[in-house]
Amino acid sequence: MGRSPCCDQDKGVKKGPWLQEEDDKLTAYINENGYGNWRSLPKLAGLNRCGKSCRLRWMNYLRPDIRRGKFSDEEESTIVRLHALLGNKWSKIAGHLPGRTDNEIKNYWNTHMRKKLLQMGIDPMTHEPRTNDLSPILDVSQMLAAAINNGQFGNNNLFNNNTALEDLLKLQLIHKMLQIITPKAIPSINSFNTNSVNPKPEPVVNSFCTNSVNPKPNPPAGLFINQSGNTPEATSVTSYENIWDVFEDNQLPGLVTVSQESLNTAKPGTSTTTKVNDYTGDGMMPGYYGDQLLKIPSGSVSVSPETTGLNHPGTSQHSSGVDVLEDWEKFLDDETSDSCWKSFLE
DNA sequence: AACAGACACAACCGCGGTATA
DNA sequence: ATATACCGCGGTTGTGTCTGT
Repeated sequence: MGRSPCCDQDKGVKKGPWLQEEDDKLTAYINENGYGNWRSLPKLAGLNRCGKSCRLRWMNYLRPDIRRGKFSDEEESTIVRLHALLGNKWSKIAGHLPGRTDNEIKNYWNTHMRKKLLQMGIDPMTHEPRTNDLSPILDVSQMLAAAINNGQFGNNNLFNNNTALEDLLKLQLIHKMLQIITPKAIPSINSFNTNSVNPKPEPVVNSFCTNSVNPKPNPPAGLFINQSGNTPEATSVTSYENIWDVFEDNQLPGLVTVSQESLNTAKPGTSTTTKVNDYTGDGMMPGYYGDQLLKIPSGSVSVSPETTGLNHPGTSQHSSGVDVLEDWEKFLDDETSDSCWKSFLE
């Protein structure tokens, strides 16, 4: 089906800003005849414009009930409230603001209110406080992943004062620190382990790796750990062995760590923290919902850097937060004289 | 005064949904 | 059932104006 744009058929129709004369013609015609068929209207009104353009001009500018001028505080708060509720449904929002057009509200939002909310530390899309603007950290994180993937460590160009193994370990440490600082944004990187005995071909920092063999598009770091709070999908499994069967055939999109405190993800009464893989890449992962082990949306859990407890093929142990901090201090002490790492850390 | 960049807003474009022949 | 026409929406672009250098 589909249809060609209405204006393509009307060759030579005028575009761009409307002249007063055109406005007058359109207004006069509509006042006398009303509007119904926009396609035939321009011809009848003596305008060299396409019907769509006439409609837009009338609806957004010439209509007599249009209220122009600055938005009041009350209007602003209405827009914010409705936007939080409806999203970018400008026409629906406009429906609650008599005299205001969807286009006007959209423009006002994009030029004024978006900025205002950002300045207030509020995310204009989610309407939630932007407590964790992590883009700089994510940049570093992605840089680390790229460096590793491209082999830009060791004797290569990025950190050329050290051996490959030394640099790899240092990169791993930096990433762990980032993970501790910003657990929700930085996925675990067990696969950095150089001595992994992992039987699965676990990809490197898969959620943001740049040249992964994973055929699925890689989401940006932290993206699959959203806060959707969806209810768990009822794909029931009975044991951890079954979980890995469920996910077996899928590529690893990334690694998440589920803390015991997380919503319904740790078996009640257990004291261990469970580490699982989000094998499917659809944001689902194994976890407890009540007493039942289910395939649940990763968005309903928080992520913790601590990883002790359950061992499973596909997961591996790495050091605790305390160990990382100790290593970090040592690293800082050691590296203060290393100009390459020093400048990187800065 | 001249220029560049930022900003605000009007207008356009393309698409999806619906009505109609 | 299908093709076409139209309307309305949301995203994007173009252009005039303002502001700083």
